[in-house]
Amino acid sequence: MSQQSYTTYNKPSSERTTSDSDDTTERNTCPECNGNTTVTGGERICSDCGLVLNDTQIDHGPEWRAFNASERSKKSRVGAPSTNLMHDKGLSTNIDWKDRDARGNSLSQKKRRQMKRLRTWNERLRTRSSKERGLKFALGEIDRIASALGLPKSTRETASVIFRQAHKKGLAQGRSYESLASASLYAAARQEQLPRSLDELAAVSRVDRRSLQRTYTHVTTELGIAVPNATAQQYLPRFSSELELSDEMHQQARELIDMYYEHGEPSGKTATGIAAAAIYAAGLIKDNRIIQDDIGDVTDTTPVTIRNRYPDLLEIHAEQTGEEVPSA
DNA sequence: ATGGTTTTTACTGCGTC
DNA sequence: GACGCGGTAAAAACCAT
Repeated sequence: MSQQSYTTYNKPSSERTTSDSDDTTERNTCPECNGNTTVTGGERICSDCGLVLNDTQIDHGPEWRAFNASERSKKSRVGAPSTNLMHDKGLSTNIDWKDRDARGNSLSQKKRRQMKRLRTWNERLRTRSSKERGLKFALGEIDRIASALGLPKSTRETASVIFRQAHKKGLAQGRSYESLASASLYAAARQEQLPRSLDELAAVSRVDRRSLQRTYTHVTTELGIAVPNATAQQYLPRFSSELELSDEMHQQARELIDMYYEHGEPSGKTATGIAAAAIYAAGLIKDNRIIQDDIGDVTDTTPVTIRNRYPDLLEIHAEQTGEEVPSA
């Protein structure tokens, strides 16, 4: 269980100290409003305006994690970071075998000879680096989906690493690169504590939820990378930001979630649902209601789920603080 | 496949503005 | 009347066995 995400915030931010040993909480100022920003669960958010500054933390450290010893040795390097997002500088190209131009007309003798030469070379390049071909497509796909989901570059790097490993192990067999790429990104996002739900992935990927999950489990078991389940804590910063919650609300929701998890690992309850309910419950506590429908929209859950979950949160809250919260 | 758990869908009535 | 919400039944989805 990850201990990192359990930092509790019961003091105003001005009293919090920043120490180097605490890597989950560091401070900076927000470019928008000059307020304090905190990094929680991997996302930097401004406590004043709620702005999420995903990309500020890129390159502060190694942009990927080592999954095992060999990976660790590979990641050490000298010089500028090489990007895993590029592979062949765009050399892999397809040249059709038909001697036709784009309009379907036949080509002249000269052009034909030219094309033949091109094909030959292209084919040599291609077959020599057949692996790279799939890579190009997959990396492009990772990039596309990642930006659609607002995931930072570091996550794409991680996803690329995962994909490369999976690819090397031959896990692409019987699976589309599409799903392999999506699954890699899904794993990377979770690993970096910036989880996106399977639904969110499936919405922008061309892969349906089911095969996405199947590929994901396949990849992670084969690669032996155990990615812990996403927790509500990890979803919360993003949801708070999208709902433009005040810092007070955000902290309250976080406390509720922390308490909830301390009470015991919830079995089967979805992390997004818990986060959604925590936001709603925080609204009740702080007398600042957020309507269930709105929460449901951004959290990808339903008001019903929120309704089912939030009484638990309030109950635990009452237990811990002795404060009863008016339900309505 | 099966059964238990959770979420979703769809519909209800109630209070409030 | 529209809205937010609680409640519920039934269906769907999920997961472990």
